[in-house]
Amino acid sequence: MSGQAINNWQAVQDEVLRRIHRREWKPGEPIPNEADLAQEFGCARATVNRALRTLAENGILDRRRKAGTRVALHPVGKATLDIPVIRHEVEAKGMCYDYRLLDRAMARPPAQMCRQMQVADDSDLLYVRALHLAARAPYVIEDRWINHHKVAGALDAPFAEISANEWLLANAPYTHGQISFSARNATPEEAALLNARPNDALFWIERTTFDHETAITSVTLSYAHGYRMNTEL
Amino acid sequence: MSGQAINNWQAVQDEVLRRIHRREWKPGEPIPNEADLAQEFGCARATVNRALRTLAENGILDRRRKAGTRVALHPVGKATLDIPVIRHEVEAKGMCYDYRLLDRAMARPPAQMCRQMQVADDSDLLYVRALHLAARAPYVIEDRWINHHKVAGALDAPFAEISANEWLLANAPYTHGQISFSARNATPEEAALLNARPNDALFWIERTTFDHETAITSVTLSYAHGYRMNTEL
DNA sequence: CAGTGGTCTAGACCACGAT
DNA sequence: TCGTGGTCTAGACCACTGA
Repeated sequence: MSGQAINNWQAVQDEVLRRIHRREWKPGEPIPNEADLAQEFGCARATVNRALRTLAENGILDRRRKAGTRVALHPVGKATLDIPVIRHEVEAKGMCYDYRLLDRAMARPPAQMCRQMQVADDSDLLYVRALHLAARAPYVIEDRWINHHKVAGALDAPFAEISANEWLLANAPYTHGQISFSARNATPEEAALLNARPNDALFWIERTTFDHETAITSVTLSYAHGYRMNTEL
Repeated sequence: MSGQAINNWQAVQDEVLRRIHRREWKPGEPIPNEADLAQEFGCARATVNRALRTLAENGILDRRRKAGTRVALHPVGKATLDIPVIRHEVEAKGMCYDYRLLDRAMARPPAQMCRQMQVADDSDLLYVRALHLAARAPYVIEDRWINHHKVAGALDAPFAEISANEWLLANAPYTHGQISFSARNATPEEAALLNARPNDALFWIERTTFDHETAITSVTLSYAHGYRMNTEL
């Protein structure tokens, strides 16, 4: 009679989405419970669970024990951003990657950075500044503080040849992190490095990663004027 | 002897992460297969599968049939951004939300917009421009084209009272979308609306949502100078 | 209290893909 | 080819939470 059997979790998901889309199930309304749906679709409850749980993770459904499952009132869009190694990002675009170390020093970080990294404000940290290039053009400035007390080998790492960005990802596992995106006007120095005009709008990423409670590293990335970060929704 | 039993998927996940973290399993190296781990942990293979599958979705592991499971060489950070209704975003910060419709018209979109929305370039679309305010201060400019042929009721929607942002999320379900983030210098007009200086760097979001193959709406959001978009990693 | 989702189990079959 | 992960099933117990 009708189409294919609904006996795998993706088919269940598609059917649920279809009903939401056709307004058979409207935003805010409850949908049948897992057991009933399983019976209707002729599959196991675990299969329905997998489908509905995934939809809930994507913000399409609201699920609560005892209260049941409802269609989300405002389907919160979830955009998943991949934060790759910069070299891979460039190479994935088919461009030639290059890298130049600009600065490396032990220094006392500014007070705001100490707060962000939750380290004492009277100790030196390892500071690294570098320029990443794509197709011989400036791509992004990496400006980084590293808590070398927590990262074995950081003081000996060959940052002249491999970016801290890449070295740390392979050598300093983190448990969690915080990231923020914003826009900043280029300083004269940044403009010079990035082949931009002073005051050009730059896409700006700040990222701090932690190993349990202690910060490993904090980095700011200033992308060249015109950079766009894309993803699916 | 040792700690707690490892008989739920989160415990398995924690144990796996612990081993990766302690370098018992190093980046690029294979780890035991699901059956062996299940036996070692004393739980079902499905439990191990759930744990490892979740870690793979987070970019911590690489899994391939037959090849087995390996610790990811470069743990690709996955930042999940919530894209909420602007009103909710403002209210969640404890600020008073306000909204002002600036413009509403039928007009022919620019060629670039037609390409982006994949509509014929000789037809009018509904254009809406509005300002969102937080704590009485300008927050973001919403600049939107709506494919009213595909959104029932769009022409009659009360955009003077409810933002297109919010109305569409509740009334126009989408199947997928595309989003990009960048930085732009404020035009004089934007600067005036956002209480900024001309040329100030603005955080800029472009988003186009689709219903299957046809575009529903395309919006650009120009956030006030200093806006930061934050998330966990 | 009782209904719902959350999870675990033991077993099974299958699709993919490295060798 | 055949080992590995991907998935389904039927049943069970549990945790949370609304009424």
